[in-house]
Amino acid sequence: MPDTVRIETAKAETTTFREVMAEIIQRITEGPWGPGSLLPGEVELAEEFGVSRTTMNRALREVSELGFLDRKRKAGTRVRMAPIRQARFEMPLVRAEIEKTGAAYRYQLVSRDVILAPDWLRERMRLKARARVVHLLCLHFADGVAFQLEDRWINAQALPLATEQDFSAVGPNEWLVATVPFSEVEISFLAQAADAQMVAHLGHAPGDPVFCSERATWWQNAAVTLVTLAHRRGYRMTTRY
Amino acid sequence: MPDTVRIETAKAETTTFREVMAEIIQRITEGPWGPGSLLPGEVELAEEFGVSRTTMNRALREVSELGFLDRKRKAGTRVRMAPIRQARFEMPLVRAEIEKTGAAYRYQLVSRDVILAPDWLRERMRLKARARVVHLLCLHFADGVAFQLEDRWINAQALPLATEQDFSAVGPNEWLVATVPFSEVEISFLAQAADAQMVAHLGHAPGDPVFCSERATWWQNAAVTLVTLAHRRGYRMTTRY
DNA sequence: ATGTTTATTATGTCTACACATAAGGAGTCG
DNA sequence: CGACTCCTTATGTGTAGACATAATAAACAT
Repeated sequence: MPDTVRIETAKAETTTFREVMAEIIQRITEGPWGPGSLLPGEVELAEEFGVSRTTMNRALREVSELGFLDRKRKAGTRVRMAPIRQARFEMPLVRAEIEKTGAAYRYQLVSRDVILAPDWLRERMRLKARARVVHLLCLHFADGVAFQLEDRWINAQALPLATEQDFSAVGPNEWLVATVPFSEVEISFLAQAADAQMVAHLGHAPGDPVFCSERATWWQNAAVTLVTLAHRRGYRMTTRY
Repeated sequence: MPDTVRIETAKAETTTFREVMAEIIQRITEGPWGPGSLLPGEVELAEEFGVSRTTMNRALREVSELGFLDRKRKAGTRVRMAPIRQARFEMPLVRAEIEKTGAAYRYQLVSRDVILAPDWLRERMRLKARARVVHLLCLHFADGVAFQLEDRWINAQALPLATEQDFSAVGPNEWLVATVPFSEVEISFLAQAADAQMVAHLGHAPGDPVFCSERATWWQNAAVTLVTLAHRRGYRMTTRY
């Protein structure tokens, strides 16, 4: 026999941790491992699947990060009673969100002021008295139709550069992302009644329900920026899993 | 010298991947690795930190899962331009959400009907003609005050048990969680104008903006349940990181 | 019975090593 | 110049083995 025979070992059939994950999820969702049941130990499973314990550990860990499993030392691995308790939302830049749908993106600066922070803002951003802020109103269009109204406040003390920047060409979002280092963020979603600005720019009727997201950004305990994004009528923020 | 001296090796100083992660994040947020910069390779970093490449890989992988880094084969590891593009929301059961604030939880069934699915619902849940559904209206109270209105539809064909269940004592949410296996889920957030139900039960004025979350649940390609949760005035869904 | 220590055990993580794979870049050829 | 191949390189993932740690269960003492 020629020694080429040894090449038979092609398609090495190495079971990857992803395959193991898939099989585990299968067994949980459609198979024998119902909610609350206790899984065999890692060693036993590793043996059954023909993988090393390292790999099995990784698979189980990732499945548990998906929210399916609950793992405790000594106690073992258990299928969670309540399926998944977390929702992940991708929050791309508006530009990316619009361009992904195939629509043309356009940005427009509506107004720009450098003023003393009003009281409510001082409290919200924990600014000191007489703090100056840059106030911007911007519009984001998808194929010429207003898609999102951006109402942004920037702490001038924390970011003096912002007072010199005119945001007519490049949106504050993209500018900030390129300028400010990573920071602490607080995001909220809420429903608001359409105010004058939204009526004027987004085409709502006064008092219409508007889906808004608010984002406050901090860096080293100093507020950097606070922005409210008002979305067009009927906007939904959706995620699937 | 007594041989107890050897015990000096206590506190073995093993650098864990968590410590490495912390240091990496530090260098990104406050240190030399600004947005867009390219990190040294795993091997080099591993050497610098005095850990194995496996550990360094894990650290880098997890930091990148947090949204800080972008990793590509051959291209290397790069600091993301846009800090964090995803928001994670914990979505506990209402009961847990209310009890966490220290308030007393109370559940009340408002109405319960078994009917033919209306057209919009048939389309939304992809039910066939003449499909029967259970329609529930439920209220969740925090300290006696209406907190959330639950408008739920259950596919009677996929879940015949639901037609026999009277949901006067236990909420459909908790019942479903205990009954239905893990499933595919689609969650949306949206702003709605208060309708008659919300006015009657949540104390909104007609047309008020209401923050709603809608959740559609599937199991093996069959719709199980569709629920809309309307929140009380001023409700915000918030996350921080 | 109750509180405390001790042993056991399943998961958590580290190491060293090897091979797989994607993708940038150089070189080649038309 | 463009399209192709091939090489190189950084990350991706697998293995075996060892020790760490948390948490239960058993043994013990009060």
